[in-house]
Amino acid sequence: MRLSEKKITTALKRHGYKLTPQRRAVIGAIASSPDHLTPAALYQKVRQDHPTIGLATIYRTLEILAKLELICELHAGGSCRSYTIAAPGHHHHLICADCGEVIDFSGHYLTELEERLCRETGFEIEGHLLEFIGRCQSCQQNA
Amino acid sequence: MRLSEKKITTALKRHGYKLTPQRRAVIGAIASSPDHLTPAALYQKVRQDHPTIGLATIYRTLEILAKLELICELHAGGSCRSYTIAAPGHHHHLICADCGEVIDFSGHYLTELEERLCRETGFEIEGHLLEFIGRCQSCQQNA
DNA sequence: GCTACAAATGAAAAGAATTATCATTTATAT
DNA sequence: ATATAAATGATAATTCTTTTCATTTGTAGC
Ligand SMILES: [Mn+2]
Ligand SMILES: [Mn+2]
Ligand SMILES: [Zn+2]
Ligand SMILES: [Zn+2]
Repeated sequence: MRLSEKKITTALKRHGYKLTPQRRAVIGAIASSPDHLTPAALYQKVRQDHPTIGLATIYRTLEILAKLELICELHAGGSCRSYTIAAPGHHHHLICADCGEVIDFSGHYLTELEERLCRETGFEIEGHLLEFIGRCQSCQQNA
Repeated sequence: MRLSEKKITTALKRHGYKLTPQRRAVIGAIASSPDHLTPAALYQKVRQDHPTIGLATIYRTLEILAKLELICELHAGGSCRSYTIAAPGHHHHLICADCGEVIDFSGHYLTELEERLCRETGFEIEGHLLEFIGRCQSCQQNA
């Protein structure tokens, strides 16, 4: 079950945000689509019923909804990368949200899950992305 | 053990890429840093020894090295998002690399791993990102 | 070492995505 | 109805990445 529009608008008000027609329109558009939508796609969709809405309002609304965890954000690939020399063999990342420290770790935790997903969805899985976000010891002390 | 510069340059040649001073410089810079570096950070670093290198060359080199899996790409947060209404409860994503279809799935596969990482690193973990990338059934047939 | 040639480069422009600015409008509490 | 802070749309500014194209260069074959 996905969150209803009602639940979302209620949560917005509870957190002190005003309920504007523009915000209703964004929520309506995102709630009525089964797909993940990029900000640009959402802009197109909302403009069908609300032609004067500004793109900045789309971004501002998404930011709020994501912060309140009323919408689900997906890593869609694109401008958000950093690189390091590869270690032979697959590994994952533990990242400090404050200072950016990255710790590599490895293991085979996902094989079984991957097989289940293949069976159930028919997907042919090529790879995955697993990252933990948190706070390193020294950043915990500084806070 | 991380890949050595030697291994990387050998792999480049093996795949038919020319070994230019610029590419050596990028490889040297990335190999000599323990951190994950953004393209911009890498550009700064390489320019210290190679002031005339173009930013486009940095991007072009990173693209090749990533494709050959000689460097490790990290999702650094930022401009690469799409959204959907949140489902109550945590879930993850299975994404088709061809058509973009997204399938949600859920489960508690990561609790044990998370605890181990906390113990071993002292991190306080706040969240994680788990996405599988692959090809959906219909895109497999069309290929 | 020379030659030929495709590949690679740097400079610059173009493009895409996101954020900031600011005058105007509007939701909401009183 | 009024007051007020919050929100909006238009626009400009930023930031990040890719494209274009004339020039240079690495390398395979002699
Ligand atoms: Mn890594
Ligand atoms: Mn989702
Ligand atoms: Zn930290
Ligand atoms: Zn597909």
